[in-house]
Formats: sequence, C-alpha cells, structure tokens
Amino acid sequence: MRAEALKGHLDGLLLATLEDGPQHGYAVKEALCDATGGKLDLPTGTVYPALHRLERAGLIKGSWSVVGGRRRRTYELTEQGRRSLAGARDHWQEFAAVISAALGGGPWPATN
Amino acid sequence: MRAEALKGHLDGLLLATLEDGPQHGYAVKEALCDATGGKLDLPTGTVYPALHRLERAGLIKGSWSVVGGRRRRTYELTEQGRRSLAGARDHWQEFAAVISAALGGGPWPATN
DNA sequence: TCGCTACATGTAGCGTTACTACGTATTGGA
DNA sequence: TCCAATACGTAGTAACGCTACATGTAGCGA
Repeated sequence: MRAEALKGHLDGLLLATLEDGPQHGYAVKEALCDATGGKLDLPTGTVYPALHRLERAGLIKGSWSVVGGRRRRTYELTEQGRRSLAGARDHWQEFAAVISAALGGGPWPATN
Repeated sequence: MRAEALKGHLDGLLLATLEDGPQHGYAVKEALCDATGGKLDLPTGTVYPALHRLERAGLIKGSWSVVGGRRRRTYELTEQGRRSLAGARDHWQEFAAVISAALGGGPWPATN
C-alpha cells in the first residue's frame, strides 16, 4: 500500500504508535508495519522527517541514547501530542464517514 | 472539513458522483456537498482542475453545451472510469481498514 | 579478513495535488 | 443598478510523502 494517500493522516498513526510507551524511530516504523500486517511498510525517508516534524510541533519529545553500540533517538508523546492524537482519531472517524458516504458503493456504517 | 486530507481520494469521489449519470462541474461540486451534509464543500479551484485531470486520464469524457445562456461542460464516466471507480472503492476499503487498525483507539468495524 | 544483512539515523530534491486568489461571463432578484 | 448565484477557468503556492543517497555499527557466514 502506497502511503501517498496518507497525506494528513500519517501524523496520527505515528502518535498512536507512541501511545503505549516511548519508541525509537526505527521501532516505530516496524510497529506500524506489524500493526497493519505488513501493509503499511513506510520507507525511512518518510518516517524520520515526519518524526522531526512532530517534534518541532511539540507533539513528541526525543532524546538520544546508545543501545548496543548504536545511537538511538527515542521519542515519547508530550501532553500536547496526546491531545493531538485524540483529535486525530476524532478527525479520522469523521473523515472516514464522509468519504464512505460520498464514495458509496459499499455497505459502510456511516452511523456514528 | 478541509480537503487537504483528501490527497489521493478526491478522484474516486468525483467518479462516484458521476456514476448515476452525467453532470456538469458545478453540479458535481454541489452533489458532493449535499451527499456529505455540507461537510465537503470543495472550492471550485479544486474541482475543475481535478475534472480536467480525470478527463486527460481518460476516466471521464466532457462535452460542451449551453443551458439557460450559460455554457456548461458536462462530464460522463468512461468505461475506464467505471473500472477505476471500482478500484477506488476497493482501495478505500483497504485503506480505511489499515488506518483504523493502526490508529486504534476506537471500535471500528474492520470486518467487511 | 571480507562482504553481506539488519539495524539505525539522516538529508536533498522531486512530484503530486489540493489550496488560495484571482479573472471572466450570464441570469435574475433586491 | 448592484449583487448573489451560477458556471467555467488559470496561476502560483504549500504541504508532504517519495526516491535516492549518505553514514555508521553489529553480527554472521564464507
């Protein structure tokens, strides 16, 4: 699955991945891949810039560490990031309902 | 609702609007607005270029006419457009399921 | 020891696409 | 007469995920 259609939704996915505890960038990518059964295998050139963007926006907070000789940048949600994640979920619900309604052709539960 | 998050999904919506019969551009925009309870009120600067794009791609076919002194460009689905619409619906179902799974936090019926 | 793979991070430049802002023109109502 | 709605269009901008590349370590097999 191409992530091109993700435009505007990727941030929420990354935040959701960090919800259960701090992760470093590579682990976030892997977790996202696992959570979707390998259907969302994002290139690192997508993940890292997105994480930088989230950090600049104050939604996540990163810190360097070294594990097994490899440097890692571990990210965790900020309070603002947690609120943003809740907003992203609401937004997604509405977005999905709207698109499903307009796209039609399939029985999608538009009720919410 | 901003259409920014639409990236990659708008084409399918436009095709779906034309599925029940030919429409001119402005009517497509209005129909999309109605179908979503006013939540998807696209600017004309989004709709017209998108229709041109779809026509160039051979998914819709346009023809000029004059109604009530106003010129209209009426579009209808091509056979290729019909197939593309079916593909867009499939793609949306999978996309929505994947995002819902990864975003979590809400009971979304991933079964379909 | 050499080379490969996985891990781990990063940047530069590109392409797509929806957006804003504007321009043109007709009809019809205030 | 002015303005809103209808109806079409383009130019330029911005966002953002992508490709491609660069860097470096750890661990394994040949």
